[in-house]
Amino acid sequence: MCPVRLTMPESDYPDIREVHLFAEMAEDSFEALMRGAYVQNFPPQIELITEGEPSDFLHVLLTGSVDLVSSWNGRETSMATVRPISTFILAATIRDAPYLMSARTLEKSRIALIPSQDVRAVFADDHVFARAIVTELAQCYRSVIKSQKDLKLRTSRERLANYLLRQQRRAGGAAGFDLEFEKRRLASVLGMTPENLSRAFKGLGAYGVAVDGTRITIEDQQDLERFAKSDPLIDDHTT
Amino acid sequence: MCPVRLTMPESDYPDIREVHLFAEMAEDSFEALMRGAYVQNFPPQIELITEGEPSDFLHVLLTGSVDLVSSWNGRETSMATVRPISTFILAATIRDAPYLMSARTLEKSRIALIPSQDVRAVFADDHVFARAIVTELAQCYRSVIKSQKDLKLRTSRERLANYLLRQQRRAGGAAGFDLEFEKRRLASVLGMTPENLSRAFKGLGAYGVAVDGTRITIEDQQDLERFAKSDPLIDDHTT
DNA sequence: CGCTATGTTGATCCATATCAATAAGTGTGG
DNA sequence: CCACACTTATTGATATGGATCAACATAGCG
Repeated sequence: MCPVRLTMPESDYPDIREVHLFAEMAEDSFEALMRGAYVQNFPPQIELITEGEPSDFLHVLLTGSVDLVSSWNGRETSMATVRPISTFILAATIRDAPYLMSARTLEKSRIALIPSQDVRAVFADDHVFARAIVTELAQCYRSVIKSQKDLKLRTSRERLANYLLRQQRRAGGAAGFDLEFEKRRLASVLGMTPENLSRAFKGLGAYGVAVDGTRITIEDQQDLERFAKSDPLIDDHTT
Repeated sequence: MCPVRLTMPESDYPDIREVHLFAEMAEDSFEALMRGAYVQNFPPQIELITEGEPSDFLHVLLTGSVDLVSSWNGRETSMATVRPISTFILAATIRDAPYLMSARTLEKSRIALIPSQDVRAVFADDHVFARAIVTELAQCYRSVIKSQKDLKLRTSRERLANYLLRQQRRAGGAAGFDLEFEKRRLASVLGMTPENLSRAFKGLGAYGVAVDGTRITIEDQQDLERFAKSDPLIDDHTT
């Protein structure tokens, strides 16, 4: 039940260094961060953090995947999915404020926990790290704004079409590719019900989208693109 | 037509200093920022910045008000309203990336423009300023997340009820208060049509909300609160 | 004082949610 | 390896929130 807790083995250092946030910082500030850090292995479906609780650690997902969800009045929605290697809940850590989302492992996951106070201390000391944090936060902010535009300006079918095109790119650009997670959660991420997602998929059949389980094939790229009207100011999640 | 452009008069310094972002920084880095800055006066309904364009200046709204809107495929939505004294489009400035939203004056507005490169230069030089930027960005990020939760987890009537309670607080907490902007735009901010907003107001009549033009009176505070189910993790925009 | 933009109301349509039933996987223990 | 339970996906029927269209009222504003 209880996950194993151990101090960070040095073998993990290179992986963590790959994360933008830590890539450029001075070696000794990096090690200062690592000294206080832990690594834990979690089974699937474990609630790592709970909405509303105070934030003590910056989390770095090393392997596995984590779902960020929010709820209100008995309803729940998936806000984002974290994939390795990246950090999550940086903003709460920085502001020393309660989490706005809960985090739950989807698969068996390996996660590094860096005490928030260490992050803040090294931040004050290392310009390069400070700059990296600013860049990261600005990026996160812009990501949510894009997602908000997606929600407010598009119908669910349009959101799905654009999601498929984004996912296709990420998967390498071939006509056929796999959905990265189950439809149930995809529906929640896109802000709709599973039933509605099923129907949206069927509706996109008219534009050459074929679905077989988690396997998607885009039979007429142009037609789907004409329908989706992708916009870098909404769909490009790299800037 | 063309607004008057002048270098920043020193009389504006104290106002700008009031903004969190600039409040704590060293005097000489503050002045370094101000030296390159301009102040402009704009008439109402002027498009200050346009979605998709590169960002060259950090904007500080001194007086007036500014609407941030996004559009796609002929549709448009209001993302936020900026009120004095605060900055906007910080994230785009930091990332040196295109604006995700357009900005349009609502009233006659006085706006300071600080060259983005100066912001980045002073950032590298002044720890305190760097910390302030991080705090500000984290706050902006959390604000959008809250707004996203509001959108995904609540019906339009629930969003309106909670908006009214927030606005009531900001106005001082009395039962009667005024809407801060026209209903047309309020509808857009809340993610609905003007017609639907009208009906949502009528629907809230059952919970003791009386509307007369822009004047709102909450006749039964408890009843509305029971309906609204406000949640600090969505509705408290101070943390 | 009229003009134009904004707000309201009603009728209708459409997108999406909900409820219900079934089918198809997926994993578990015997 | 199969049988069982359990979750997920699909499909249909229906309800409802919200959008759209149209008419009218109203309020600012030149």
